[in-house]
Amino acid sequence: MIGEQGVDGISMRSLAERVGVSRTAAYHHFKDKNALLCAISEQGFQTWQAHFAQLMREQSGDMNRWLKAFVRSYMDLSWKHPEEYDLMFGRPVWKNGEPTESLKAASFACFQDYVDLIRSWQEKGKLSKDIDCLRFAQVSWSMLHGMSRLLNDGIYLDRNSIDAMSDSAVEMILAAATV
Amino acid sequence: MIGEQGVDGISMRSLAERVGVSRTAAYHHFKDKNALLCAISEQGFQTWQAHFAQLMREQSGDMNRWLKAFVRSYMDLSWKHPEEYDLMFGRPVWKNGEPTESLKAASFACFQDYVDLIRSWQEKGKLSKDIDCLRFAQVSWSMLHGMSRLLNDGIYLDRNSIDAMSDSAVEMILAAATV
DNA sequence: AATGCTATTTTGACACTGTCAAGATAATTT
DNA sequence: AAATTATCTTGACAGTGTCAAAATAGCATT
Repeated sequence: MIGEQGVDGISMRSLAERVGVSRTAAYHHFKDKNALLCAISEQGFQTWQAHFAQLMREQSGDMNRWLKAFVRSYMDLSWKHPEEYDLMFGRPVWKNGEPTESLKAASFACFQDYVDLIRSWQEKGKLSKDIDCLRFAQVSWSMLHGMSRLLNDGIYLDRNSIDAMSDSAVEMILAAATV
Repeated sequence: MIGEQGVDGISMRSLAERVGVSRTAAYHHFKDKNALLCAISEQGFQTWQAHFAQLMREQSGDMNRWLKAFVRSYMDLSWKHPEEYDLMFGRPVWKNGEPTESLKAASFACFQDYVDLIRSWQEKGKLSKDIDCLRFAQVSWSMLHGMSRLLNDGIYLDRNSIDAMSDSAVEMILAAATV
């Protein structure tokens, strides 16, 4: 339903009807609508983590190649599953209704993997010693997040420039990595 | 009201009551709620454009200094006016209810100024000739947007690291600029 | 097997929301 | 002064999330 109608187009009642159950049945399994959305969002993060874990296994040797693959993969996923991405990183879950502890943990684990990978590169000397890995991770991830959001929400960017933008993004990250 | 309760906490009825007018009075000035939000969002973009126009007048000579000031200013504004920022770049306006043509124009003008400035630097030889200015603008702006969003929505980033992150962001942009 | 307990579901209800249609009022033009 | 237009108001409708209480189902223990 999220894929079809988006996060906002989903209501407890329509969802219940789809399942073939009463309006308030879900309230015995989830505290409120937000808790349910958090749970789905959490699943999304776990999927992403698994996805990028495999990407890491495949080609984590070459930093340049991995980063390129990562960026492409990130943009590809967020573009092909815009509603899911919107749920995972969207405001309804994170700001309006306070995010579940469990969601916070899942999403942070996802990000932590990224930081750890960067840190391992630094230890191997592929990344300049002067760089603060956490900041580097935050800024580069922000870049991908910003691109995904502007793209999905239809601000400034358009789909035709995804590839070119991804390349520019990789260039910018690598330029900063090898200072 | 947006600053107090956020975009989502605002309703046509509560707004009308605040103004001291009937529930549906606004519907003779705006097509629907989205059109009203678009209008406010548009004002926000005009304010931003004016703000950054002044920043440009003050110190557009030195690219490095300007970029640093721009990033600081961007992060400062988005952090101190999170609800306004959320309205301007938020999903409700851009995705759910189609954005007004006039809003699209105002926001794009804002971005265009940024692209033009970058292009002027390239012409002055301060930016590498190999760089595609549009891509450069898109990616760097995305970075700021992503940081603002992750910060305001409370994902990954926390307020204490704004300055450090801003510095890292500037470094990354400059590293790519002088390749 | 029967009883008691708990988990689950349902119905009813409440206070909201955005927005349309029709009528009432005010302002402006002829 | 009359007519036209702009603005506002009230009533209404379908929809929302969610709480309280009643009803059902499933399971464990005596």
